[in-house]
Amino acid sequence: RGEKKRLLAGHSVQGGMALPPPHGHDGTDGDGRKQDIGDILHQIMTITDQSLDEAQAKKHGLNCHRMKPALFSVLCEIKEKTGLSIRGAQEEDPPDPQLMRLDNMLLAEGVAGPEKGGGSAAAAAAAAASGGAADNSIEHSDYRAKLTQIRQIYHTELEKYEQACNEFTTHVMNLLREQSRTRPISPKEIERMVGIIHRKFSSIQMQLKQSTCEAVMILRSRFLDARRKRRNFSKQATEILNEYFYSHLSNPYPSEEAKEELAKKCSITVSQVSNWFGNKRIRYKKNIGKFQEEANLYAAKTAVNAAHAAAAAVQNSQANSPTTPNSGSSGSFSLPNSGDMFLSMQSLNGDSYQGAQVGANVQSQVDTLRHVISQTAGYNDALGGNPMYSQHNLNANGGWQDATTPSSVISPTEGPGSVHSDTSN
DNA sequence: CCACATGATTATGT
DNA sequence: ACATAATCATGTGG
Repeated sequence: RGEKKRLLAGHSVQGGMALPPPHGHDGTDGDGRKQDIGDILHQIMTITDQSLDEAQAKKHGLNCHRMKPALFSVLCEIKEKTGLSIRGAQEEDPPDPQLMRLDNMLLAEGVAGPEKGGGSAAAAAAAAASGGAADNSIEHSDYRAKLTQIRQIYHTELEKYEQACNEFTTHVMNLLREQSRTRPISPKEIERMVGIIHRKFSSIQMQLKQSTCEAVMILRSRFLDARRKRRNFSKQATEILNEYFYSHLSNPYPSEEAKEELAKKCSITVSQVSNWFGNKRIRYKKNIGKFQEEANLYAAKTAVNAAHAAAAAVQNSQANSPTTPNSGSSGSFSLPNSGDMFLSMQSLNGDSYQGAQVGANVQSQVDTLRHVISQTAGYNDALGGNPMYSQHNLNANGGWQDATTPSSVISPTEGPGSVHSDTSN
């Protein structure tokens, strides 16, 4: 800003200053020239003390000086000879990679991009949009609000700079045009000047962008830190997830839809479901023994649930109403599931290292289930064909749990499976 | 306070 | 794009 003022002041002054040179001293001695320069500098420094009118009058006087045309032509000539050093090379500097990076990042963070959601209302809109999932949307909206704030500041500043740049540019151009009456100035020079100004301003802009990026990064890290402060899922959620996991033990890779459903049931996000399954798979595989009890428990649980569902189905079918047998509360995975669950039970029983443990308790459940299901009209086929396929999948395929230590290595540290045979529960 | 459980992130491979 | 494995950082029960 100070620069601008100085140049502004120079505007009214420079016209007059350009002329003093015709000062007799063709100093071959450097000292004299130095002295001259000192004088000129002094004049420049003090010129602002003069009033504007005074300066204008002086300028006008100089402009009307009878020698002016002659001097002007001389200046032109000199400049013609020496001024070629403007170096036309100029090399269009390739877009600064760092600037590109900053721009990209700002764009990616939604700071520079199109303004989605109107300024202050953005936070409210974000909060309202996520609606149902009030879980993380609080932190999220906080993040959004902060981001919006940053974006607002950024845009305001950017606009200010832009405006200042334009203002300054036009000002300088006016100045140069004005000066071109007293000294030769080619359009190219003006162009160059404008280029210089723009570069200066864009470097300032870059600083703005950089600090904005910094702010976003800090905000982001804080947000991520906040997200890292995890909260354990609810008991019910883990219950549901575990049920799904152990009932699809042969292939515990829920489809996108399944994930969505699980997410809905557990009041968590799909990616949280994915995280959970990722963690679960790896941790299960890493130490199957440790999960045996859990596996038995959930296997039995689903067995019971399925048995109930199947029983209900039987009753329904006997009552001659073929409605869906899905009782829904926690079992929830419809028909294909009971099949899969059954398969996983088979596989569990088939595993040598723990078959004994699972033993009669679960087996009885399986038997019950099998019996009940066998009475159920439509399901027999589906179940009848599959077990082999499942076994194959599990043991030979090596798909997801064969890669681990062979079953013999693991010592069953667990006590008797805590499976209760209470079919009513 | 410690050890373990657990959700999330990162690095790497496919 | 997804899976895995390793790792981080916190939550939790003893």
